[in-house]
Amino acid sequence: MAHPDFGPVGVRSGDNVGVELRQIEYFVAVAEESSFTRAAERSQVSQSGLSAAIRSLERELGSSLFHRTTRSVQLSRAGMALLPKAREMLRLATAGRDAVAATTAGLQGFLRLGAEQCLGVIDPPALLERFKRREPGIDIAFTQAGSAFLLRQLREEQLDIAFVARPESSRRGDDLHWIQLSQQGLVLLSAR
Amino acid sequence: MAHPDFGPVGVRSGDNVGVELRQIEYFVAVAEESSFTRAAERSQVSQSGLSAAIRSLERELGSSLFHRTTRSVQLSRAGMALLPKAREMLRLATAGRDAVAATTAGLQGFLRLGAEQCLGVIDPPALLERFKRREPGIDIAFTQAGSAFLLRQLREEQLDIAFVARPESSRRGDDLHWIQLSQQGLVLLSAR
DNA sequence: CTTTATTACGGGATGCGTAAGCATG
DNA sequence: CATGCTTACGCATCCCGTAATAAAG
Repeated sequence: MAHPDFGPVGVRSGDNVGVELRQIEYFVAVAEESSFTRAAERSQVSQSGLSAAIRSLERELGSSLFHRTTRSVQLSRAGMALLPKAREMLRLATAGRDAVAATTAGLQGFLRLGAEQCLGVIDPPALLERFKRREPGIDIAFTQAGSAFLLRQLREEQLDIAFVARPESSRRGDDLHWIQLSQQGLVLLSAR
Repeated sequence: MAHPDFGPVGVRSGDNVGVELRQIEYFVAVAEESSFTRAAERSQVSQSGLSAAIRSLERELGSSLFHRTTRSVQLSRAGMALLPKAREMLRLATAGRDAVAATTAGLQGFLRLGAEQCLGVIDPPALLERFKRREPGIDIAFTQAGSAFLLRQLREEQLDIAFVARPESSRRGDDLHWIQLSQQGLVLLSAR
């Protein structure tokens, strides 16, 4: 006889869980995008992985969170009930992370950072936000400019570090430290 | 040159996680018990498992949460900063679960339940609390009594279900449905 | 010497991605 | 048909428990 699973018999009270933050994040993504596909790419997982995660969350909570019509997705009443708590949990997670980061003495200092404008490899705003959260003790001065200008600033010690495109012509030896982050071709677009 | 890992360059913002609720629950347990040992038994995991979980949380957050002296454990400043957020997250987790449970029409009905007093296998208060949270539509009448009495009540349809100890002597065929939850020996203690 | 936290290690579970299935507009 | 959610399956990773190790009272 199949019967609902209320967990191990005699499990002690106080165990809230089974539900995990990753599932909550996926859930919020689907709720906000109204789409498993878009939520999956936002959350950097495959569609199937996200589907499985949502399904396991629904199993855990014992009720469907979305009404699926293979063509559109909308919150069920249970999902609507959960959404505000879910958002709050994610907010608290980052708040907790920030609170911890704030207490750690961490690195202290000042960093003058430059970046080329057209680099596809990095995403300066996101990177800065991440860095600032992780190392709140570091003050950053950020300059966006062309590679040539940034290189000159580096040599004059007006900058400490910079993301630049390095053409062949700059390969002569110099006293700068390089780390190659990516290698890719360029496409020249011109009027005919 | 080793350098701190700020994640993939250009990762999108909005990825809070890596930290999971299970770790948060363990963290709160250790903080409240001021002891890995007691926290482990409260959370139903081994000491080593809990130790590893806390360590991974600390790695994730990039700072120690406790000052350990192999003889006592106390919160670090980072831990004190995290604790209130952690408690709030757990509170929200159960609140979310309850909110979902409240929306589900769920089962509706009345259940007369009995339980033997001395069963080590189940923990009636915790079990009832769990069940009530999952199925708020079910009203329960709970009777605690000896197995013989409970069996008589079942046969007279004064009870719907009961947890009892089943001695050999009761193995004669009857119309009750049995599910064996555990099998274990008895120890008879007596005065010499 | 005892208690308590950490490390080592093996097994089981679970999350994830690829690919196929299927329903809906 | 085409789009988009689900299922099947294989693989990697991670979590956990047992047992041995280390440190502090």
